[in-house]
Order: sequence, then structure tokens, then C-alpha cells
Amino acid sequence: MNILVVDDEALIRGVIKEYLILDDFKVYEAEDGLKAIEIVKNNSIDLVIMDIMMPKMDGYTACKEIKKIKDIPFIMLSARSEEYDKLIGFDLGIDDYVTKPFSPKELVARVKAIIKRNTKEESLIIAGIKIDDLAHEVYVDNKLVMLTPKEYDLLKYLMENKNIALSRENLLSNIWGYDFYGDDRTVDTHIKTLRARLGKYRDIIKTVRGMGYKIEDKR
Amino acid sequence: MNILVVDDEALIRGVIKEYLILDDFKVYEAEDGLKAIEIVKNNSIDLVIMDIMMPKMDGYTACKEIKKIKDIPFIMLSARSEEYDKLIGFDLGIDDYVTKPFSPKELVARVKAIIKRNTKEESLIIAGIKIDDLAHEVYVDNKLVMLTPKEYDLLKYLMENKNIALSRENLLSNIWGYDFYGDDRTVDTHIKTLRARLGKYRDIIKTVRGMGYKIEDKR
DNA sequence: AAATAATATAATATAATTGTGATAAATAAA
DNA sequence: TTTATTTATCACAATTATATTATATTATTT
Repeated sequence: MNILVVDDEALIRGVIKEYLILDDFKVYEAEDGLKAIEIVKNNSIDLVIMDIMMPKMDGYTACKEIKKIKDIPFIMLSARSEEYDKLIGFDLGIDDYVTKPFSPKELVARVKAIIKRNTKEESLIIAGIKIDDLAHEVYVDNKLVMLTPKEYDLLKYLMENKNIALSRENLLSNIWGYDFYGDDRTVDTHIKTLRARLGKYRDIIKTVRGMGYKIEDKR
Repeated sequence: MNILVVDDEALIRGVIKEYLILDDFKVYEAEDGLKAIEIVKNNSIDLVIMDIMMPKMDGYTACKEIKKIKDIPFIMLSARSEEYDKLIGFDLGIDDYVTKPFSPKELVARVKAIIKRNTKEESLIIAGIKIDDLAHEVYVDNKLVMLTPKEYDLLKYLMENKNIALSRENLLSNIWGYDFYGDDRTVDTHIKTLRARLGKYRDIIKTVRGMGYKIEDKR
């Protein structure tokens, strides 16, 4: 889950970020509305925490602009509680509102609550293969299949990037990590074992000769 | 969950009702304080959304009367935010306050928030394991089992997040606290002792290799 | 069709992860 | 304080996963 924190005070951003990271959120930061819009355009942001009072572009305007791009849940921060009414008047689809000074723990709780009510049980499904990422489980024709960690990561990454041919380098750096300096062919071996796990669906993993691999989803 | 919406404007009642129904609430309507009291007397109402300005009997009075009958959470609606202070002065045990014009989405979110914090944690049960959180007791096959504080917290957290694979970092930050800078493997040790306490149910705690642990509830 | 290139597979050695028991440190209780 | 309990860390064994290498197979090019 990617959270964008927008506040002109670096200190406040820092505190919020620290707490969010503890709960496995990935945190992006912006110091004003304009930068926030840029980040939303170029990243997959799932929720925005935004201060109302900011230089260059205030929270109201920034929220309105971002909502045009993508309907992301918002939590607005503000120093004064009176601003609440003003905010409601805007009817921007604000999901929550927190006044400063706030407790970071409370803020994180609200983030979780909002994400929970906005997250439709999204499990990745292609052909007879389903990944329940929360449970960290893979089903083939509704039968639970045990994968090793690497197999799991590989399948998930391929499914998230279905219909895209992924080079071995891409796979290595995104799944093994940028600091992996091993053999390219390591990927091949894992593709092999993964295919074996997928049984009759082994062929959804296509070999892209001279390039790498991809998972194909016809629909 | 039964919600009573009290407002003299049928249009507003209608909008609120529409949104509440989307979230599976059952909605009762009243157009003034007197009718509201009647409905509360004759139905099991869990929460009241009430406008302050109403004919026959205003919101303040109606709220006071209803609180005499039953201690139900209230959300008050009002056209002017200045009335907020007046409302606070009354100290009627208002749970939330929303000024018109309001966002129905926001209102529903607040309803949910209030219901959540008013609902007593029911006891968690998975397989033969029961946590009575109020009593702070754990039963295995209805036999009281003594756990250390950490074991209790760990079991409770795992059960609250059943069917979700939880990383060691997640467990550490949520159970030990964000300021714990110890060894990952500490979790393992506690999982070990916890499993021992659970006797024949030790296997409901699944190891998610390369990841962490989870509790599985098949049903 | 042969030569070449790329990938698939199998076998295996290496590495990483987890389970567990022992122990020391910290905390709470007597 | 002493004692008991709880907690964290360590060490090692058991398990499981991974990377590498060698070889076989398949696809592409000439």
C-alpha cells in the first residue's frame, strides 16, 4: 500500500512516515500540492494524507485536482477544527479529517480503517490460478498449492504484470533485488519449478525467446 | 444495525437513508422529535442521526428525552456550525456532529466509526481456542490456559488478523511496539511457546516460510 | 539438414530459514 | 533483597530453498 503524505513541514511528514512504515506502508512525500499531483500522476498511490494549509497550492485545490486524475481516498490534516465545516461544504469526498496536533498512532488507525473499507477483496486471478495475497496462498483450480517464497514472488510479479514480457534482468532486480549478482539462468530454474506447480496451467507462463518470460491472460 | 434518521425535510432523510441502505443498515425515519421518541420506544434502535432544528420538538430536547429511555449514540446535524458550542454546552453525550451541507459518504463513515467503538469486542473463537478479551482469558477446549502477556498479545493479534500472513516486522511493531529494536527471531520463540500452550491446536499457527506466521480459520 | 543459439531440465552443492532447547537478562512478585 | 516469572538472545540441528553446473531439448538460422 502506497501512501502519499503532503505537508509543507518536513518534520510532520517525517513523523507520519515513520509510523506508516512500521505497518508496512510505502510512503511518498510531497511538500506542496503541485508536487503531490506529480507524484500521483507517476505512481500508484492508494491513499493521500494532506495538510490543508500549504504554499503554492492549498489542500482543497490539490485534492480537487487529484480527484480528477484518480479517485483516491483522502485524509485531510488541519490546524483548526473550524475548517472542517468548510471542507465538508466542498464535498470533495474526503474520507476522514484529523486536526493538529494529532496522535500518529490514531492517524495510522484511520488510514487502516479507510483502506479496509475501500479494499475490495482483490485477489489476482488468471485462468485457473488464483493468488490470495493477504493469506499468501496460491490456488490452482481452487486447490491450495504450496510454493516456495521465490516461486510465490515470481508468480505474483508475473501475474501483476500480465501480458508484459519481462526480461531476466527485470525479474532478477524486482524479485531477487537490485543487489543480486548471480546468473541469469537462475530465473529459468525457478520458471521450471513454478510451471511444475501450475500443473495443467503450466503454459500460461510463456517463454519469450531472446528476452524473458510473460504470463498471458487472453481475456 | 438499525438507524433512526430524524429530520423534518423528507429529502434529506431520503438521501441519508439511501446511503445507509447501501451499507446494509436498516433505516427508520421520523420527521420530528415526538415521532422519534415513539420509534425509539417501540424499536431496537442502535444509533440516531438527528437534525437540531425541527418543529414540535427540537433536537436538543428530543435527544435528552431519548437518552432517558435508552443510551443510544447520537449524531447531530445542523445548518450552522456555531451551534456546535451550544450543543457541547448541553453535554448530552453526542457522539458526533455534522454540519449541513454534508457529504453522505462522510456521514456513513462516521456512523460506522461510532458503531465500531460502541460495539463490545465479542470473544474470538477459532477451532477449540477462545479468547475472552474482557476477562483476559484464553480457553483451549473450554479449559482455561495460562499465557504470559506476550503470548496473549500474540495470540490475540494473530486471531484478530486470521487468514492474513503477518511478517515478523509487522508482529514486532504491532505487539512489541514500534520502538523495539531487537531480533526478528524473538517472534519465533514466542510462537514456539504459544504453540506449546495450544496443545493439539498448535497447528492452527501456520508458518509462512520466508514471510512470517498466520492463523488459519477454515470456515 | 546441419549448425548455432537459447531454453528446459535434472542433479547437486550451497545457502537460508525455521524449530527448539539452553541460558542470560529483564521484569515483577514476594 | 530474594525469588519467581517472563522475555530475549544465542547456538545448533533439522528442514527447506536456492543457485549453479552440466546436459538435454527445443527453436532458429544458415
